[in-house]
This record gives sequence, structure tokens and C-alpha cells, in this order.
Amino acid sequence: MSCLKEQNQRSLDNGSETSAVYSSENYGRLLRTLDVNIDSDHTDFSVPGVMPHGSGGELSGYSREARSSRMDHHCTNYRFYPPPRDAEPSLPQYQFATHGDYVLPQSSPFHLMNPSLANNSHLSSLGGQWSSEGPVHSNMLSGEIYDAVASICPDSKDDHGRESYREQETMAELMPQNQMDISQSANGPLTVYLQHLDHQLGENATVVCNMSGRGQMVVMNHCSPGQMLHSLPPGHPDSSPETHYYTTSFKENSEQSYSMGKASQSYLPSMSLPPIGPNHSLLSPNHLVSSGPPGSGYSYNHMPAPYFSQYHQYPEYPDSLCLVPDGQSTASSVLRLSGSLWDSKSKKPCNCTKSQCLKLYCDCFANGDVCSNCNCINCCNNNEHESERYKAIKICLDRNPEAFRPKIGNGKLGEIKGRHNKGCNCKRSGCLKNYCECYEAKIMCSSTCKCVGCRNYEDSPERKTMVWDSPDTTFYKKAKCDKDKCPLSCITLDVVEATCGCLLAQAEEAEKEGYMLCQAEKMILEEFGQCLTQIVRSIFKSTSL
DNA sequence: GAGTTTGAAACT
DNA sequence: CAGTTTCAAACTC
Repeated sequence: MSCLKEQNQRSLDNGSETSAVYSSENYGRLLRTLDVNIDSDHTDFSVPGVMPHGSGGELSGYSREARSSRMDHHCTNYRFYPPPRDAEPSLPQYQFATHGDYVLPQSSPFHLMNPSLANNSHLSSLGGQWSSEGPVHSNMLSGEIYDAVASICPDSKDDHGRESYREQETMAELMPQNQMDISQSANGPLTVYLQHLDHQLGENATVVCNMSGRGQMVVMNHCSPGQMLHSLPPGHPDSSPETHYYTTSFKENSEQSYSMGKASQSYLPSMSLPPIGPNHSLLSPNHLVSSGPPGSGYSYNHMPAPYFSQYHQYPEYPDSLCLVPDGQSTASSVLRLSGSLWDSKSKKPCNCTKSQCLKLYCDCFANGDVCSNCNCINCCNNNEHESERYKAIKICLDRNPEAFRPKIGNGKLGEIKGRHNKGCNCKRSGCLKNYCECYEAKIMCSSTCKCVGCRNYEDSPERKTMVWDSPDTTFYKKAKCDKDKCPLSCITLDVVEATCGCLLAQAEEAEKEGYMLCQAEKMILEEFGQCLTQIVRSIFKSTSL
């Protein structure tokens, strides 16, 4: 006990804000048994007093053996996990974008350009649509581009936006010296500078780069003008999952300051794109696709992110995919190659028979892939049926601009995984079978789900944090695993155990003191009240309720 | 492997 | 927008 008190005191002496809060008079009694460990990264409220505390007499409900067994883990503290703080989660600065971040008008302020081409005139002689003097966003007219963008982002469809695009292009044409925004070498680092062309939109835009030559799709949220993406090719001596990408500040005088910090990274394999017409122009009003310089081995595809944003459904993205042989960098070849390579390694084959793999029933299609090594019948989701495929894509986008949106959004506030963006509608599976998209994605159902009789809230690490066992409880159903809306999600199993430990300790104390049963019960209830008070206060503190 | 169940997508 | 149908995957036997 003295050791525990010392721990307690040490913890309290940390002097952190949280410690101060939890050591106030309101929690004095609880703190007798709680060791408040303050961690700089997350706050644990350990309760070492709970387990070793009970070295004395017997307590009802717990055999000595059982308690001894538990106490053998004398270093295992019960912990109160308070709800997430208001502080920013430790998420990368640029993480995988959710659909909302993908909207092209947001990314439009950034144009990707290739500075190296100005010095590689031989490349431009190969007949591609690349120009070192202009933005690389295809042959489309600005209005077409805008329409394409607007078609997947209805909210942006206004005259001002259209004019803004025209202005951007005009500006780009007038100031070619400012348009050297992509550089690459065959084996060296690939660098993308982000140039802000629409100052009205400010920061926090999104840029999506398909570095086909690297087999990586780079999505950067909340980009600021002047930021730079620096990529080392797979296999590069300095290349590693942690060091592929860096952002640096970018100064107008081209004096970049490198290594300002490791950037968050996100990359995904190039996915098949909608068909590209002759001269690499776009058939689709919804997609911006441009080829890289002929012979460069790279293409840069600007496309509605929703279409390829299903990437995260695949846990791993081999860096070696989608390499495009030098001299074969027409956009279509890039797309075909990237699609086939990607498919062959990672994609689950579909078995469609009636949809021609051109409806969202088909997982390949829904994931933005062409079918490859599938068992489908009458498949049109391939490069031999580009026009049909494009039409199908357009139909889907017309019907639902978010049709190709990732179903599973990114996690927030420390969630290991995200949640289903639409939520499931399961009725009979209890959300505990793979019929349930949430369960299949190994995430819990959330308040967005409309499921009936949901039981997808236990067994998984997340589920273990839940203490209720009543899946049909409406309150729970609406609050489950939604940390933004469900402060009770902080009541983890550890919190429950810690609380029980406190009660046990209190019972032991009562027993030691020789109190009557009723008095002991009263003490335990008071202790329980103190625990609940602390929990509730921590909830209020973290959620600003 | 055939048949059934399930829920998302598509359709009305 | 709600109800129904279609579809393909998941599941069961």
C-alpha cells in the first residue's frame, strides 16, 4: 500500500492539468485507490491500488485464489481511459482523403506540372499531349474541366467557379515560368510541387496525384500552396514506408527548404481509369486524365477521386506495381498496365454473371478496378469495353456522385479504423456476419447504421470497450462506437474493471474495519458513486458537454 | 457444389 | 422517398 501511495503521490506530483483535476477534493476518496498516471500522449488513470490492495481478507464474490491470480499481475494496473481529448489526434497531416476532401474543385487550385520537360525537348517530340508550358490537366477546355468537376460536385457548379477555372488557365498560359511543378527522373526521386492557382480558395485544398510510374496514388488533404511532395521510388536506398514522402516549404524563388519534417504519406496503387480517347483527351466529362511526357515513363492522372478512392479497402499497396515501361506512357497503356498488375496481386476476383461487371454489384467495378483473373461472365469491366465501362461509370456517378466513395471512412479521434460512411442496414444478420459491410470491414456499427438487432459491438478490440450487452437497446444502438456522439464509449472494459477494483478495495476496507454489512454496502455504494462521478466528469471534460 | 440467405444496389 | 426487385457475396448443408 505504501508503494501505491507513493505511486499515487508521484502521479499527482506530475502537476499536469488532468492530474490536478482528478486530484481535486471531489475525487479525494477515489484517489485513495486510484493511481493517476499522467501520460503525455494519453492519460491513463491507473488503479494499482485495486489489485495489490486486496492482499488481506476475503471478499464476497471473489475467492482468494481468484484474487490472487489477478493480483499476480502486480504491474498490471487497472486503467481509466478517459474519452479522447480535444487535442488533435495523432493523424498524419495528409492522410487518406475522405470523399469530402476529394472534390475536385478543391484540388483544382493545384496544378501538377513538369519542370524537367523544358529541358527535355526530345520528349515532347514524341507526340504526346504533354506541354511543359501549360498545366497538365489534359486537352479539355476549362469549361469542360469545370463541368466535369461540377458533375461530381454539384455544389460547385456555378458561374463563378467556371470563370475561375478559365482564369486559372489563362493565368497558366501567361505565366509559364511558374508552372514547373513536377520533376522526375527515371530512377531518382519524384518531386511534386504544389502551386496554388486559385488564391480565393485558400488552403486546405486537396490534391491527388497518380504517380503511375511509382505505382502509387498520392492523396494529400489540406494542402497548402507551396508544399511539395517528394517521393523516392521503391527500391531506392533511402526509400522506406516512412520516408517516401516529404513535404517541404516551397519558396517562390525556388529555394526549397527540404526536410522540414516527415510528411504524412498516403499512397495507393494506380487504379484503372476511365477510358481515354484519342490523343489522350478525355472521353469523360467527369475525369481529368493527362498523360505524362512521352517517354518519360510517367503519367499524371487527374480524376475524380471518388472513383479511385476505394483504395483503402485494400490493406497493402505493393510499391512495385504499375511501373510503366519507358516509352509506353500513353495514358491508356498506363491505365491498362496498372490495372492488370494491381488486379493480379491484390484484388479479389468477382463472380458476376448478370451485371456485366458494370454495376456496383461488382466489387471490381465498385473499387475502380477492371476485372482481371475474375470468374465473371460477359464481363465488360475491362479495357476491351472501354466505352461501355465509361458509360456505366457515368451512370453511376450521375445517379450518385458518391458512388465510388470509400465505404469505410477514416477513423477519427484515435479510432483504429473508421466507420461505414453510409452505415449498414442489416436486419437479420445481427451485423455479425460478412453480409454486414461494417462487420466485413472489421469495424463496429455506428450511429449512421440503420441495422436492426445489431450485435456488432463486441469481441473486436473496439467491442471489448463496450460494457453493454443489450444490442437492442436503442440508446446503445444510436451511440455505439461513435466517439463523437457517444461519450459513453470511453467506458472501456478497463474502466469497468478499475471501477470494480475500487469497489473491491472499498469492501476490503470495510471488512478490515469490521463494519456491519449495511455499513459496508453503504461504503461500497458511495465508492461506486465516486467512480461514476469521476467517469462522468471525465466524459464532460473531454466532450465539452 | 448446390441451394439458401442476406443486404446493397438498382429499379419503380 | 418508400417499396420492390435484382444481384452477387456469404453462408449452410
